[in-house]
Amino acid sequence: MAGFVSHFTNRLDAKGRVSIPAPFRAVLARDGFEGLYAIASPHCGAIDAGGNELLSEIQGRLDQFSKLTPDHDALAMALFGVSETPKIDSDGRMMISDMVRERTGITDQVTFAGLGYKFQIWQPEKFREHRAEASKRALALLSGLVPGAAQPGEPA
Amino acid sequence: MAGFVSHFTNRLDAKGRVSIPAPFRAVLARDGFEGLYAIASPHCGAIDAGGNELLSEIQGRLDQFSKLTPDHDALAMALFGVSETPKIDSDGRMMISDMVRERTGITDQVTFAGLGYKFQIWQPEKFREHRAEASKRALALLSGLVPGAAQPGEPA
DNA sequence: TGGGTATATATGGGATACCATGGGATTTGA
DNA sequence: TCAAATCCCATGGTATCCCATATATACCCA
Repeated sequence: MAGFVSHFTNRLDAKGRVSIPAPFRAVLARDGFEGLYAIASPHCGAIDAGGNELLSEIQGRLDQFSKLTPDHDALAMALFGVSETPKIDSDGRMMISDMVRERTGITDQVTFAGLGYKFQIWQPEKFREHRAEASKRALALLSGLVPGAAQPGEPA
Repeated sequence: MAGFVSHFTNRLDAKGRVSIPAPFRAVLARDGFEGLYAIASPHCGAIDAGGNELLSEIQGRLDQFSKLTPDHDALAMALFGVSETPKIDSDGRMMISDMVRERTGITDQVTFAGLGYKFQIWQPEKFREHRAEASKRALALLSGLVPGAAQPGEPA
């Protein structure tokens, strides 16, 4: 399965609602998640969002530290402190919270970008900049030019 | 397993639809993929399209990086950001999106070119130019004139 | 062998369903 | 009690479904 693919830009209405792209809703439904899990990305000015697949990925990170340790608590607090679970209304829309607004700079438009197992929520202009940057970086990664980057295996 | 072979040129109708060549549809059906996976080719002004076989090749590159890391995010955005999953209607047609139009220069005709495990979507004129170039290169390779490409071997 | 018919494919177009979006009405919560 | 969130319905635009037709290919039978 392809998961979340492609990107879409939708308008924010006067009440702070925005339609989640229908293809993304279909992926969430298939994943069997009620609503949405959203967490501020640690790397960039975007919000990571998704269903069970994203949630279990994050949970897996936490599980690398045994519970009852300060490390575990600190990480849990850092992760879940910037998380929320927006509701999806009957028309497939979600509310953009103040936390999301602050992290992303979103005002009147929202870009949804598919990353396979999750998608990201961006302010459209920042998305364009970030994607241009990501493309350059991807080129380097795929050519195996970046040291410390796992095992490229075979170049394209 | 022949995969996608030969090439076909079909007309784009007023609604932006084009028939996927029947032989290609047969390959997709055998592959068991719902719809189609399409990604802008990094090398040339064409779109790579296919089913599970193409998708898993892309997925394989991503799997070299662990999720939730900046590298993975950047690569996912670069790859999936220029991807889409067009639907195939009951008559075997797909829509040509704006993204595909911009990348390829397609206006009223579409050339589908089989490349075995995937096929490409071209603007007919550009396809002819590209193929002429590819033929020269192939000839050189087969003649053993290019160092580093010793044994052609004849793949399926 | 030749003619005629059946099947498949590409393509066009009307009708329908879906989707993003706006706004009123009702509920919730502090 | 007021503001905010949720539900519900309306609408315009677009994609999808479904049927019709033309053309080419395969098939059959005399």
